[in-house]
Amino acid sequence: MTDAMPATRTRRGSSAQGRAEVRRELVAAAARLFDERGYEDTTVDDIAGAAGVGRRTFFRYFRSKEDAISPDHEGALARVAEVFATAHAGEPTTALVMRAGETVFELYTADPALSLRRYRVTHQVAALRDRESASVDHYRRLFTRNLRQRFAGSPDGDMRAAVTAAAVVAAHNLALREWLAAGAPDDGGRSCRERFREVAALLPGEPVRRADPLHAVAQRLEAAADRLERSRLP
Amino acid sequence: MTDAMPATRTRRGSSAQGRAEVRRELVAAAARLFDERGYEDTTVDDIAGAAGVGRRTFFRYFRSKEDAISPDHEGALARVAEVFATAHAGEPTTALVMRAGETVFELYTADPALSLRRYRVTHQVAALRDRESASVDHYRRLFTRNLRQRFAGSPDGDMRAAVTAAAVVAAHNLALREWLAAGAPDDGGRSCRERFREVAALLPGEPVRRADPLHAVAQRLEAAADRLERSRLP
DNA sequence: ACGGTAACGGCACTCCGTGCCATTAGCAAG
DNA sequence: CTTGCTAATGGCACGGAGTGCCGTTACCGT
Repeated sequence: MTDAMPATRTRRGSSAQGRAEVRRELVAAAARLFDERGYEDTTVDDIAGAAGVGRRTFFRYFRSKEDAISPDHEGALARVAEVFATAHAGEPTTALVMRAGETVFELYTADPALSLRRYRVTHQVAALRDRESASVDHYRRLFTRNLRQRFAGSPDGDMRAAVTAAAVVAAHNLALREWLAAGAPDDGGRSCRERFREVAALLPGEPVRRADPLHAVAQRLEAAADRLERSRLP
Repeated sequence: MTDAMPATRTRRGSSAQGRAEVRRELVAAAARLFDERGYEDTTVDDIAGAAGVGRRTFFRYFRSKEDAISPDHEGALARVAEVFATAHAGEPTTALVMRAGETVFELYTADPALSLRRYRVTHQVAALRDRESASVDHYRRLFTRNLRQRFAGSPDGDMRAAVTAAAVVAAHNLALREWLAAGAPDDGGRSCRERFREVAALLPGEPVRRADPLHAVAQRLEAAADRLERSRLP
């Protein structure tokens, strides 16, 4: 018999560009299907089929069905961490957190149309909203860790770090949501950043920092504890 | 043949107390199994079997496997909403949000041992951490909605609402985590509430409070030691 | 004693996510 | 051009979550 003709198609994912192309097609297919047919009524088979790949391949590009519609938070998280890591010790904390926060806007302003589609779908599906909340919380934790080190030595340092981090992340999200609700105007994210900057006026004042020998010891202990904590995460 | 003897056990879930009893047993079984065997390596069948009910019945008590280890956030959310709904219009906003926030502590302080077990399990499993983040975000949204109404008319009302809500929720979680890290001392949640109240000084528009920096260093040393101890526990 | 109600257990099903493996395109060396 | 290696692919099967359906049965009011 002439057999099933196993579809000798070009293997697009072989090269680096090929992988990027397949990934884009999967994202586009997922966004379109989630939007048209609804998230729950779209299976992974549907997405893979629409992109012209097998179901198994889908899971080689995304860890889960939800990941197909989520932006690359891992990459953005790494960039924010880099901002904190390379920051000059003398930079005012408020300026630093604003700079770190603005880094994340690019994740959305790079492709306004896609961001808009993601926004629409995400805010209609409870499961995706919750996933987004969890992702946002990862930023909050990252900010909190770094601020806790910066505020070390200040009275209420931990509380101040927690509050400041949460405030910055919340302001970021507010600016982002308003930008999306306005139709994601392609101004390079300027409207986003300007709105975001308003949070600076609402942040708690700069804590007192002193040249205290105990300060360095405490900071190193905290850093060690952080490393331990982080190394335990899978 | 003597057949399978369909286990003519008493139907505990028939009465209201029966339902509560079954639910408690399921929660206890889930907490124990998650703790001993790990979350991923525990199936719903295991939990149901340990509680002496069928798998199908488990899903009549909990929407998902994760729900078995989560506190009743829906109920707490409703109570917080009630606080906002019945608040006097003249009550200062800060006092109101503190009152609303404190309501949630009871969810944990009512059963310190169970809360401790939940905390341990939740912070070891990424899926449960993310779920917790999503639940917490529901509180943040509830606070934001009510504060937005209160701040309506103010020029930066929405931003203030977003920042204040995020700050209050973050402070609540910090107080809760510290209480849990301290072994959940059964003082009726007083330590929680006192720590939580410190956020009032950091809220937008409130004055900044200063304290003795040496005291802060000592506090941080203790906290760091706690984290070290905790991180090598399991 | 009896009939209605509601909880129960079991079965079958869909779908997500993963391990395994044979196939094959693409590429480099001979 | 041929050969051999590497890596992406897709198909298959499996475990587990969550759901719809249904016959059974304990409980309870009359």
